[in-house]
Amino acid sequence: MKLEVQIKMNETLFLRDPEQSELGRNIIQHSIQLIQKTGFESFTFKKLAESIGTTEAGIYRYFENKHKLLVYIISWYWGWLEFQIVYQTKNVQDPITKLKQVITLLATTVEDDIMTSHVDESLLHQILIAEGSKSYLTKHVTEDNKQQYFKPYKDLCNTVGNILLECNANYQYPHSMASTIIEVAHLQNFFMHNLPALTDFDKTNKEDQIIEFLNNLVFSSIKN
Amino acid sequence: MKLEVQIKMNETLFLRDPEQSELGRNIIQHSIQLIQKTGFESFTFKKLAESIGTTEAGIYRYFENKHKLLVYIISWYWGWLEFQIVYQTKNVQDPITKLKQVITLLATTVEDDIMTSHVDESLLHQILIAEGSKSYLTKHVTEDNKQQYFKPYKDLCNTVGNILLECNANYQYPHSMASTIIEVAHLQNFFMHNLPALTDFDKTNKEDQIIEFLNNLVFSSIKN
DNA sequence: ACAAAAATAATAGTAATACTATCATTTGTA
DNA sequence: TACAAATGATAGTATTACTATTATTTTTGT
Repeated sequence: MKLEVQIKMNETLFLRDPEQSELGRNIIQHSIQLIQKTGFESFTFKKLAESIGTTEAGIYRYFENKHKLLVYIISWYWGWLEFQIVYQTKNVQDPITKLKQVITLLATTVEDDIMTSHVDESLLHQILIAEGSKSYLTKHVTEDNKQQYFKPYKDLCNTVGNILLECNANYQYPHSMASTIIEVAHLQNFFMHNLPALTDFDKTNKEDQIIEFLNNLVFSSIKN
Repeated sequence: MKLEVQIKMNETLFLRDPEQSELGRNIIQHSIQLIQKTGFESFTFKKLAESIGTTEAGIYRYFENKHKLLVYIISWYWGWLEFQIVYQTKNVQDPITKLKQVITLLATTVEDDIMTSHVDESLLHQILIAEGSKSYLTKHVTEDNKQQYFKPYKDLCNTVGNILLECNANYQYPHSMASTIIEVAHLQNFFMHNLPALTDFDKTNKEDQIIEFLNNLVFSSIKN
């Protein structure tokens, strides 16, 4: 028997559920490849249709526009990451150990998860680093928020925030620290690879130094 | 005598220097207003031309495309901020005090500086929060970096990094911490106003809590 | 196995965007 | 005052971001 992990998605993000058809899954798979390869700005539904071998109109039956598709795949990633965190730390008692594991999970480039056949998580992680903030840095963020588009991200921040509180029940900034860890993990990764003068890291060490930096940041702050 | 501060700009960012003509200064002034008001995605040279009372082609004589114009105004802001930091902390001896002042400057919504007549710094600060990362989150970041487009940002990070080292000469992450302070100041500000569940702050307190959070983050980390 | 319904493919069309080109007019300056 | 430089007016193109229509294929309920 083949196991498949399914991430429950917000239904207002799509017109037709892409998980339920071959074309839909192709849209997800190829959009991840295309956005990672060419960047979100030059990504178009026409190019996506060509790479799948369907037509532009075909994509529009699934997603209203490319922004919603971006929000969809990013939400999917947050949902998947939350599952990873809960699953991989479920037997860890010590909150300090748990928090360290979570920081590592947040900062490390994942390998492709074979449980999700049409999603390449390592490409998706690259997209998160380079395009993630574009999902909310828009003039329509408030309406998008009302539609619950950012719920998976908020849930993840809550989960991480709760682990911070397990470490120190009096810590004042669990949510801000959680969102800071996630965003800084991505930003420093981007800077390390593209604008190294903005970091103290060497990309030959992979994410190890970023993890050390984040550990230093988080543990000195919450112990304070 | 009327004093005007001039920020020296990278000449490859523009085709014709916008500081040197009325039209050029109008382009800067109105693009700041328009980008802040409508967001960078829906900002076009056509709309900009209409708001100035010139033609699209007129704008194109100054800037190759809207991305370079964005990089221009953002670079301008980094240059101006660096000047503010150096100027306002020049007589401060104690590095801890200096660092606190710098964090406040980085996190606070500035008032319009009358020394720069065609630039409204408070609008520009809003643009930095909402659009700043879009200046480098592109597929052409490496070429842009080779053209020195991000030098003002790097210089600012260096300045802040050096103050961090004045506080603790053994601190390992001066550049990463500097870029983290700047980016987190903007991100938490955006979240506080638009996605409050990702923060522990209340916008009625303005940026005060963000500054406290950053102080806690920075000082506990560098003392460690 | 077959009819109805649903999904997809093929094609066309529109308004807006992101430019480039040309030429006439105005403005600044040697 | 003449000359160059800057600006304005206008036009045009390829691409993007869609919407609409109709034909064809696939799915599914009985």
